[in-house]
Amino acid sequence: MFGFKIVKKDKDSRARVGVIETPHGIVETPAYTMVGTNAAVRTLSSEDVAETKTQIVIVNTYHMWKGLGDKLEVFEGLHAKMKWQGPLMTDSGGFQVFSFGFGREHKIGKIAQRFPESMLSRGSSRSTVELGIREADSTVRERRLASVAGAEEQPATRDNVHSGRSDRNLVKITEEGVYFYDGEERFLNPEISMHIQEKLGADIIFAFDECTSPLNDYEYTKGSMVRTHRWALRSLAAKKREDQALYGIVQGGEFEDLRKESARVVGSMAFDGFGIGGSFGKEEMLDVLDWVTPLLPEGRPRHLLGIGRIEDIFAGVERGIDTFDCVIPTREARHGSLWTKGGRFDVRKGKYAEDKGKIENDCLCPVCLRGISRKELHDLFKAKDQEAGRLATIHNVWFFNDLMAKIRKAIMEGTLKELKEEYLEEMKG
RNA sequence: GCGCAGGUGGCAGAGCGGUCAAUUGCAUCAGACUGUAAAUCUGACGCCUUUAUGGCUACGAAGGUUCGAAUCCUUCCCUGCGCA
Repeated sequence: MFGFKIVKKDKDSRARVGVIETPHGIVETPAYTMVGTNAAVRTLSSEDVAETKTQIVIVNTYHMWKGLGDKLEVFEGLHAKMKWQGPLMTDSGGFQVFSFGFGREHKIGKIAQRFPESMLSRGSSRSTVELGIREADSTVRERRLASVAGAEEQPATRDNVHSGRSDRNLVKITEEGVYFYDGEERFLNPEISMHIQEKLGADIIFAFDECTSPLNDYEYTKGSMVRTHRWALRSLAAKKREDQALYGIVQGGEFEDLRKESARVVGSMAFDGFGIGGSFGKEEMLDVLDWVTPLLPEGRPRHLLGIGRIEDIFAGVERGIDTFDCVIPTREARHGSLWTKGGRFDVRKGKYAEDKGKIENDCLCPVCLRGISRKELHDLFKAKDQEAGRLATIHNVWFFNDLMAKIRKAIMEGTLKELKEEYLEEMKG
């Protein structure tokens, strides 16, 4: 039912081209998994998705569970619901332990900033930045912590209260599982997550884990990691369906010994593949991958959860990552950011109001092939026309899928390094 | 010509004696977004500067009342509606 074959290994890096086989078809890797949180890639119809070179979509267990309520038990399954007969993944809800918990409390996302916004903006002068640089010998964590402590002294503004983006931790974590106080109380644990994911019926499902914050200290991170390992075993034990592949998740924060331990422990379990999770700084992410992927079983696929941008994709591929998922292509499209080989640009800006050029020259996505101009897209965004988000999403999704196809081809031909330089050089220019 | 309602920052539109350089929305400018609480959020938005419980010029125009006016009074100019 499920399999993974390595087709070719790169000559200069740990990159590999492979094929994941699932009951709903194959995924050629390295691949980008597009995010369809609530059983739909936002703004796109299933027909649209089919035109974007998308191979596989990831749906969110927590949000589906919350939305379905009692209807979960009679749910028709994601493939039917989405009118999508290709491969699907579901996340376990583990990321929501973070995003509703420490992520919220620490005002931090998937990628933690080295110098958080709160430290650089709003009344701080350039000398503050220079101060930050001068203090470079102190640890990144201390600086982040200091900035969060500083931020907490600020009263919540009307805006962040109004928009519901305050800093209250809405999660309570116990050995048994996690309580979420997201509107109403709900409880999730490995067994429940497995049950939900089996009802959803994706081809690849994930073990229930806790994604930790880089502001959590060593002791907390270690305790959380070994608990996530216990939850991994419980996830394996709870899984009943034979037609779904289950991936375990490596945690351990930004700590080398913990990451290596997690890779060894989770890697030794009977998972079909592995996810690498966590919230970390951009630089630290590269270290994490360097520590982890060499210790994971070579013949099973590795998924880098929640990443990324162009440079992150190359960095991950070179370190042996097979699949990625990220909201960047879809969310940023809705926000007006269009990705191109030359970097992204915000088509809502006034400078594009009369730009008759295509989004990207030589782009073969359906939107560019239709000859949609930057001006037209600009006008649609300005008119708040829903079509704007759809067209932008089609372009971005196609762009990232096309990038992955080029990466696969480059690995086959031994030109990955050149491709990377080409893309990153374009981005600088 | 008479009556009524108005003229406020790029636009719309609050304010109706001091806490008003002036609520708010739009527009504009800048920034953010990485296992989606996000088709969203954050700044800036009269001019100047030593960016400050700073200075200057401002609410159609000109006068006036007042310690103090975008806010009250007078005249003028203009706009919309109604009547001739």
